[in-house]
Amino acid sequence: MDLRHLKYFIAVAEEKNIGRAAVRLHISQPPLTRQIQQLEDELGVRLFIRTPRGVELTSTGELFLEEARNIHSLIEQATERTQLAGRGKLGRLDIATFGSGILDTIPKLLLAFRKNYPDVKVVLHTMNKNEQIEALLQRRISLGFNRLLTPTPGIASELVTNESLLLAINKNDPLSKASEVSLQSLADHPFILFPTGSRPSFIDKTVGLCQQAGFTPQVSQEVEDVVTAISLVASGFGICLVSETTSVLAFPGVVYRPLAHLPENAHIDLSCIFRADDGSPLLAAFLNEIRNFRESPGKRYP
Amino acid sequence: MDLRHLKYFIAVAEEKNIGRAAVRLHISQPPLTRQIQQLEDELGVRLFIRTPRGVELTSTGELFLEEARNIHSLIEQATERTQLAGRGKLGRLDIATFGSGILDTIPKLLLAFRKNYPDVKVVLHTMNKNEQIEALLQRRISLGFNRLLTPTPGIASELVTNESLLLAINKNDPLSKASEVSLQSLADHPFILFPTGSRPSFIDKTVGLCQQAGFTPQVSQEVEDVVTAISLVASGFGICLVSETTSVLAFPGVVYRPLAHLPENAHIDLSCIFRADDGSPLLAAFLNEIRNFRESPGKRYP
DNA sequence: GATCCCGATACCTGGAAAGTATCGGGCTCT
DNA sequence: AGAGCCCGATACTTTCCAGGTATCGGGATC
Repeated sequence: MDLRHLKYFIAVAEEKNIGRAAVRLHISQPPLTRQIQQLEDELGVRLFIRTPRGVELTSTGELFLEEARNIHSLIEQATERTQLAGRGKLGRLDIATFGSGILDTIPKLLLAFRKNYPDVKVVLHTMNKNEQIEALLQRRISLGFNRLLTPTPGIASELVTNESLLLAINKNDPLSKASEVSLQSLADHPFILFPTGSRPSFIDKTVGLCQQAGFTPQVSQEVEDVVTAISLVASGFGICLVSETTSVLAFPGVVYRPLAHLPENAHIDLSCIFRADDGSPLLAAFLNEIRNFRESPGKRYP
Repeated sequence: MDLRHLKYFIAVAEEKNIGRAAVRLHISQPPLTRQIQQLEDELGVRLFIRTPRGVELTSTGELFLEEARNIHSLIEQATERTQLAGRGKLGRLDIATFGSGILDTIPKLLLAFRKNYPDVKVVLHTMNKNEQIEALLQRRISLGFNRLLTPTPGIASELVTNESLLLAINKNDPLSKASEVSLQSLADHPFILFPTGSRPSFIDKTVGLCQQAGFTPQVSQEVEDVVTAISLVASGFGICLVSETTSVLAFPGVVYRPLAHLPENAHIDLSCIFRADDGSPLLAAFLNEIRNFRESPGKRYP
């Protein structure tokens, strides 16, 4: 049996007339007659009764018509769904995030993606950098968000944002009165460092910047994530450097101040990583969304 | 798209290797490669990633594989169901009966049919002769059971059974003591006649036989159906002639006696009627069952 | 770096589907 | 009643596409 048979059969059943059905199918009458005969032979069943005015379905034919329509619509649906999936419009995308990245940028990005690709199910996982790379290679996830990447074979990356650093400081500290603060003036302040876990991390970035400014920071505390760090700042345990988006954490007692004489490398990237050989249209669609976001984050995602 | 595409696609997806899939499909590798390319082109979607070791499904391909399997099994089911229906093994058969016919023969017949055709849904309707013919012509039923048929254009018939007549008589009547009873001896007994309704009916048969025997029967009562008639016999209202199978109605006070010197026409047929042009395999199957029943009612349906 | 494996490509062949022409049977309308 | 018409079936031809053979080319393996 052939899909042609089904298509032809449905047309004849609907027109109740082989000639008219042939016109509708843009073929001539004889081949249509033959195809119908063939279908009947193959099934070993009479589907039509030939009358002087045309043809009429037998009861068996009625049954087969239902089945044929069913199959036909299923094929159309399958085609459409597959094409949607091929354009990245349908499916499932597993994405990993780390702790603080989730604060502001990533939710906005996910929201925008969902708006454009409503039938893609995005599943979020929380993983640190090493876990993300392992999960990528094992194909458990398709994309991970992270910072401070080191090149890894088979893994490609793309910048999402590159943010300036801010100083998070307790509002009772005299330095908090200034509109901006130089790194040097923090030499005698205790630092809260984060995140513990896989290296290189933001800890190394902070320490590196201080050393570049001529001092080694006093370490008050090392904590796992940025939220804990800010809560310690609120309690007066010390200060810390954070990315711009962290300032959405409006803890009482904490103020954020820009750094004066900002060195070139006083920025922190937010990037995403993915398998270099991943040709999935879903990933491509998501990366495209990231590029849009990077180029006009304010305009498109207010 | 073509069913071939689906079959080939499924084979390749399962073998993960075009060459091996080609062997399994009993074709050579190049046409298979081309068919897969064609399918991809038509859908506008990459279904496989070509690797040095063979091919691998893309995520889009995985989706399409599910759909393809789905469609494939649906087609197989449709074919099978249609063929069943074509052999009269599946579908719905609307059958009409009249009152007393339902007593014994028809239930046995239906039981036997259901055993051989378990997936045919038999729907019973109660109709008199004229209602049956109207319903047949309107295609509301496919078959009707009846007696004493008159030829009708477009309606064919087939004999089911031809039963002798019995006398139903109250056991207090002296005639009930004899092992058989002649019609003539009933000349002064009151008769219960049935069924009222469309003619010719069993009433005419009874009256005709009496006149043939040389008398006109005294009519005690006309009733609608045989069950009422027998209950009146039990109450001593009179006697009546009934078909053999009616003797399953074992009312207290009623005995059944054969007629002595039985004339040739002291039989009553049970026939079925159907549209002469009805080529339905369901009807054919049922008629066949009737023929089997008629030839060996005792052996096959004890 | 030689070999092997696997998919892709080029070209040819055969068979099936579509086209043209025509038949034949049954209904309709004068 | 008979001519004409409608519709499906059949005979024959043409066209197109699936499938076959031979071969290429690229990546992996030893």
